Amino acid sequence: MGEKLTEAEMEAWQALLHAHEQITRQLDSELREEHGLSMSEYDVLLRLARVPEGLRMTELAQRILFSPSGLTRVVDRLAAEGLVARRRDGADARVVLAELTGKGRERLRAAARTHLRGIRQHFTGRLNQAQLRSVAAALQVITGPHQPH
Amino acid sequence: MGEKLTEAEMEAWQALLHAHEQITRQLDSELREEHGLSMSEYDVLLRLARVPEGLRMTELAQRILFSPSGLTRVVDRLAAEGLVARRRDGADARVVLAELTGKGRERLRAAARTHLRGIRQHFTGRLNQAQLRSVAAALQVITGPHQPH
DNA sequence: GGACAATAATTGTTGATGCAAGTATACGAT
DNA sequence: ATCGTATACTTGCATCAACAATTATTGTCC
Repeated sequence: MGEKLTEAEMEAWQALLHAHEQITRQLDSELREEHGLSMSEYDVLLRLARVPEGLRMTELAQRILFSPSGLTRVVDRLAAEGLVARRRDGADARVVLAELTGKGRERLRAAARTHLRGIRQHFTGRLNQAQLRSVAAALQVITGPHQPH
Repeated sequence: MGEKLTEAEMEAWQALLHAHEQITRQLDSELREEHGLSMSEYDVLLRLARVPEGLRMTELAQRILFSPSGLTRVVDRLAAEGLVARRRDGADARVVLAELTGKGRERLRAAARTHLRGIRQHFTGRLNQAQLRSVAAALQVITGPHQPH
């Protein structure tokens, strides 16, 4: 079967692109307006909240699928607001550990309310259980085995 | 049900984000390396190919979900390469029609081979028919009734 | 133990995109 | 006819993210 996509393939692809665009635009703007955070920034806070002892910059970058330099800047912004703190690792003077501050935890908690509401309102709440499960299952095939959150 | 997401909701959301990121990164870099086009640029060419008489800038912007200014710039780049042409509308001197040039059509044809192969390789080819259909159906719920292409 | 490669993070620069403001044209009410 | 408003597009500016080069530190080979 040559190079053309079937109708089903095209629809799935268009739907993925369009839905992602529509949802993330909404969520990003809600998060920004109500809490002054971008989705990237929210993501960093969320990852850090799960690891109280802090994460290396490289680790964090990999988890949020960011370039090293990109991550440096996100953390710069968050640190400037006092939401995360940089700490050097005793064992290896090259590594920097980022960790959530109390203020960061507080901001995350507040933003999460908005964000989770938004996810439900713009995405998951519009699908039934079967649809949710099938979307998750199918897209997890693409990303390979799921890593713990 | 308060603010927490269920396991199913979280998985669907994570999967959507992650799959989109992974696929578009791949496709964008393939398109860039092999044809010097971004996905946005490809998208503009594709839309224009379907409408030989040309499209208004605003129409085009809506179809690819771009801001007006963003579209101006994409078309600038494509026009600089001679892939699209701007033409003024006789009836209304405010509107600009963008249309594909022969060179643009040629470039699109070449890029389409890469792109469609990539979509299949990184996305649709990894799902079976049932999965494809259910992903499409579910995500189309999000974006509302599908517009013709 | 000293040169050299590898690793962790940051900084310099560039490109893409959106919002707000600007320009030109059309339309509508009087 | 003209003034005011709406529309179509572009331009100015700011943000954000990636790649390449840089700095600091560690590890390795001899």
